[in-house]
Amino acid sequence: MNLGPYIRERREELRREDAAFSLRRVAERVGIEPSYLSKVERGIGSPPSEETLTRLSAELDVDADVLLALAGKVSSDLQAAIRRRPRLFAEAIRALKDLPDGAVARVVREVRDGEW
Amino acid sequence: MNLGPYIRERREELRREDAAFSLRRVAERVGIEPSYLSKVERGIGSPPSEETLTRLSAELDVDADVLLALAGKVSSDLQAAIRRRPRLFAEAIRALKDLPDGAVARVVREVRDGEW
DNA sequence: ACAGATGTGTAGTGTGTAGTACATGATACA
DNA sequence: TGTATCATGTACTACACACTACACATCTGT
Repeated sequence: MNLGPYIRERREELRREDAAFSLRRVAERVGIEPSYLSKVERGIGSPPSEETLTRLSAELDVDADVLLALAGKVSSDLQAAIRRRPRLFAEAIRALKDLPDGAVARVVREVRDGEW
Repeated sequence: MNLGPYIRERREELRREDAAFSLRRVAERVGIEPSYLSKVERGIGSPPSEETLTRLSAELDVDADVLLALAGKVSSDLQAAIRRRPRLFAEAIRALKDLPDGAVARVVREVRDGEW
């Protein structure tokens, strides 16, 4: 799924139940120009900045990390965590990256409620 | 440690044993202008791109992820791994980010030779 | 019917990135 | 004492990013 269609579909879904989710009104609440949101939804030009995407994700009630990923970005707090201990986190991510979803989820659970 | 001094110190260390590690010669092998490397080593202007930093790390025999981190960047292959499964990896990294080094290292080892 | 709202087209803006080009001044060394 | 190599200063550039401004045509609700 691409960023533009994903946003458009989500917005139109919300709009079916609430007219406040027109492109113009959403753009206004997010703090960008309607013409810009229109282009974003059609995938024209460069995707919004992290800040704008984060506000948009809150407005549309979708996961910010997913929206950022669709825009080809990674949340700056995750980047900061990696930069803080680059060797360690690079190793960890490369170790996890080819595991199936279930295995990664299990690691997360074990870390969370295990004794580390 | 900042990027510039880190590079400079490493290069001068190598240079004590091999005159081929002058700023000019290194710049030439890496494929950038000497004046630019000079500025990088003094922390002036924007840090090099990921590609340039990677070549520099190979030339100076230092960890590329560390060099990128000092430049405020994260390797694009790590970013791609996160973007591929954003919810999962965001969760994993946020779960690991406050653990002490030893605990993270242990997770890596367990993942690596455990049955996942 | 028409006032207001809606989505889109075109053009332009400021800022950052990742450098190059070339001149200048310092050092080494033979 | 040159001359070859060294580091640095100044100026400039091409391009991408993340938008804004505003006019325009279309649609909707009463």
